[in-house]
Amino acid sequence: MPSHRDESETAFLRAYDPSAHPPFAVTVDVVLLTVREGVLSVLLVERETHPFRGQLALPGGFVQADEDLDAAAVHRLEQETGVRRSVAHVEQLGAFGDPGRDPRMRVVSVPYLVFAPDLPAPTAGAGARWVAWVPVRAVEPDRLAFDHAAVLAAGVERARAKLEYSPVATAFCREEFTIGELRRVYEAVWGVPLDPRNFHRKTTGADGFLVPVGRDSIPGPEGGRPAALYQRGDATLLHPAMLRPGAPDTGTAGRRR
Amino acid sequence: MPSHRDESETAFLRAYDPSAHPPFAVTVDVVLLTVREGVLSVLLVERETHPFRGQLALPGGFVQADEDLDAAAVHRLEQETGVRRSVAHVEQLGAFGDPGRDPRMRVVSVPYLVFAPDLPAPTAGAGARWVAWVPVRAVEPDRLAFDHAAVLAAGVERARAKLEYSPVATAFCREEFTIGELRRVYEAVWGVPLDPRNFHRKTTGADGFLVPVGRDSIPGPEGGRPAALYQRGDATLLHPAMLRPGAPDTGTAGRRR
DNA sequence: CGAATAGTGTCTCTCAGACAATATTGC
DNA sequence: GCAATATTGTCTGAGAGACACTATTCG
Repeated sequence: MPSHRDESETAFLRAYDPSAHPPFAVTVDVVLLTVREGVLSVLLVERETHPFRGQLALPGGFVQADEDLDAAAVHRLEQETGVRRSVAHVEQLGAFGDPGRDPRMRVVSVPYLVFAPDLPAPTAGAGARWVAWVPVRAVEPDRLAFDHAAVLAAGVERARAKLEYSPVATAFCREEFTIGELRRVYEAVWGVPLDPRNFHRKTTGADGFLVPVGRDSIPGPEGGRPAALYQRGDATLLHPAMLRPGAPDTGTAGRRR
Repeated sequence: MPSHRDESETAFLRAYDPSAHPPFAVTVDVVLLTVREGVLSVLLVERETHPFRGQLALPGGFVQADEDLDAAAVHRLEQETGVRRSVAHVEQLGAFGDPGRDPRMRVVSVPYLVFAPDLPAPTAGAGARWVAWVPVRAVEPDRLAFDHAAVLAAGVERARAKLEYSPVATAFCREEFTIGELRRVYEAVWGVPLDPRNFHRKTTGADGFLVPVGRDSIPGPEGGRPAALYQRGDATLLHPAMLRPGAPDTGTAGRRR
């Protein structure tokens, strides 16, 4: 904010009455998504106070008077879910402010979408209230508090779209991961099976998406050839993009024998 | 919001004190974009009150206590710019809420991005203050009030991305338009020249993007063959997408003689 | 006719999806 | 060997960009 205060402005500000505008409260909510056991899941908390006491809700809370929105979201994330911002992807999801979405008063919620790897102890909330990972497909929209069903739906839709043209899918993986693990992220978020061979070719071919570590993973309990390990590259946009199959498929791509 | 009020909740709400949370004000701002004479332009107003009196700003205003955010944005759009929502595309752009972005008090702004055709009299603002179309490239970021430079930048970037995968570019055109007019929209928003022949093939080939009217336009002042008229189709997603050229072009697509 | 715009067609290269085939590992 | 996963390669068709060519209008 540059320096363009003059005397009349100073006087104006001194006389300014904040109650001249309708009072709002502002909250941040966190849509924390992860992939556990091949299933896209969201972290939900049980509300311990009214309104919606006892119901499931997204973690979140009121923004303090001098608190930046992004900082407030990261704060809630770290305090209530135990996820460190450094391992996660965080982005603002929009603003939800229907009158009546909170029975207490007029509240505008600014939800944040977070992607995190499946961490060992993400349930270590400071709020001492019950938290749990719930598969997104198992969430009953009518049982969520406030308008959190709509917020969650917006977050999941955004996640599905983002995986197409940005490399954020790696945020669901640990620092080093295999192509197979990355593929299971895409399959879980999109809810469709993908051809491992084409997926391998596309991800390793996309500019700056993945950087080979040079080592191999140890095979899982079912055996199989060890896979090469990768880290995320420095690309911010995926080129070529990873297009979702099935969606708006016009016609006869490829052959079908 | 279903019926899960019980007695203790009713009591809780009756005793609730709204001043328990930091007081915020909420505004909606309108990033109204159009293409005039081949140039992407934004509608700006001159502020007639403090703060930032006399400086350029996006049109907007405080949200009333019982006003829906979307409705508030459409209201400001129609009142301050004279654009009817029916001819425009309106979408929420996010939330901007840095402490200090408004010197009066803590204000969270929810900007809305609007695409409208180049209307004959869009300057008929009810607020009686001076409004003008300014080419986006000619906007001096430091001269805008509040954080409106960042809001405008976010809006323009969103517009550029949306033209790729959604058919919203037609919102910049009148009800009936030619492929050439649509192409000039893409060229203005993206800031790059496009091959008219490839553009024609791609737009008419994209599923549900355009519906031919069956009539031809009258040629412009420079003559030329009359062009077929089209209306927007019912597609919500563009398939195949209209990819921006130049951006992350890896390598040698096509040949170069 | 020349300038300007509209529209069609052709060519080549990239990329997507369908699979075949091979490589490694655990059991 | 067999099951399971990883990786490479091959084929076909869709689609992008470069650009030749034709069509139609105005002056």
